[in-house]
Amino acid sequence: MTELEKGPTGSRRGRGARERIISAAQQLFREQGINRTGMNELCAAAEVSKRTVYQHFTGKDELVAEYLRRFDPSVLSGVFDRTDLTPRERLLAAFDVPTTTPLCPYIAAAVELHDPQHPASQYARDYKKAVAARLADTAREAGAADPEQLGEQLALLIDGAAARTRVLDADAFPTAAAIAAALIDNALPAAAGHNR
Amino acid sequence: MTELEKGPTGSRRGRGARERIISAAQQLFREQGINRTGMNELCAAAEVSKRTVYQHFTGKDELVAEYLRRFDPSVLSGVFDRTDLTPRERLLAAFDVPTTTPLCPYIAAAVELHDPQHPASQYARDYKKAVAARLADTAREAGAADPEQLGEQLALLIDGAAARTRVLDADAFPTAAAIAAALIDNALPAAAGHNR
DNA sequence: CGTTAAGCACACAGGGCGGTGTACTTAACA
DNA sequence: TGTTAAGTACACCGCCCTGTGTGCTTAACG
Repeated sequence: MTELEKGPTGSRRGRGARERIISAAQQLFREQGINRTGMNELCAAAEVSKRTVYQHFTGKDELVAEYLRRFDPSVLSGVFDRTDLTPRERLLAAFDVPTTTPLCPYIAAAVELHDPQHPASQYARDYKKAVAARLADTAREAGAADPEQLGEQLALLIDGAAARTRVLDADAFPTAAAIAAALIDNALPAAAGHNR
Repeated sequence: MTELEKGPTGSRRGRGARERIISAAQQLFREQGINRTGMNELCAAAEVSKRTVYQHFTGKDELVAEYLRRFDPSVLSGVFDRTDLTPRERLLAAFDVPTTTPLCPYIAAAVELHDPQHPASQYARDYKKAVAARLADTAREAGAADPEQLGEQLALLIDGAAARTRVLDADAFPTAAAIAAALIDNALPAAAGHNR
């Protein structure tokens, strides 16, 4: 990503408190949820004084938004840029998620915050749309008849697998991948050369 | 507005407090979420004194569990028993949800509580499995080749539509229904003309 | 060096939360 | 009519939460 923006201060000074804060937020918000993670606990994990946190962020809400903004999902960045895969394989690779992943943090944030106006909720929407768009791009590249529709469908499958995995406490991504394969085969011209 | 934090409106409401509590829980937990609904607020909405609530329920956790248990999803329970529809139509009717529905409360509860051991989380799991099972039954009735698989797939689609609707604030069920139709057509013996 | 700002320690405010204690009132029914 | 169970009023507890105020330390850099 961009290593230019290091925050509002953009300073070369300091001992890196901001980064420690964000990385602690990544871990705790993800593992315990946003509402169940207190600022005191977060400060302790980041090895940062509470005062410092509130000098970098106006409040927890801003930190939450930054947490989502900085969350770099291996899915999006890792999968779509793999040139060693065919477009079709890239679409399917989006369903190969490590089982450690508890739940898409964007869904979790939208549910926990429960406020569509919250900056983090808005960012979650943007992100979901971006993923669907990238899926649509790849679908177009693969030669799908209706790439937008296929992208939206695959995005829905990913979200369904994430939600279901969370509720059932059992990996639902294989099921989603199976559906995805069927949809892709339906959408691509049958004569297309892909290994089956 | 300012008087919201008070209990009954002076005039005694008499018996039947328990039902009022549960129905207030249905509304508030669903509209605002579980964590954002305080017991004081709930008492005010139910027009019940706080003491009464804690004579009926040992704590908020038990009330939450009862809330899920009593949640009667008009959609699903109504759909599976409709004898005027063919099995295939019943499977598709599960995706005709009123847009008023904000989010499947079982997913919301699992995310908000964030504890797989919580009674409500366990019930959410049971419910999700039961829905998948009923979908599988109907799929079998419709003559699907692998009913269990189709049931699980359709259940995943429903959850995906619910989650995505919540995050994007836009109805995703039509997309899910389209996928469902494709899956069903793939799974059923092609000879059937979609009628009986 | 000295200056500057990043960071620290820590108490505390203010409020909401879930939950209780206690004494009281009333509806329902035998 | 008397008894009893259901409901009430409301102050109160302890806890944890986000967020501040204040004075101090220390690293970076000219």
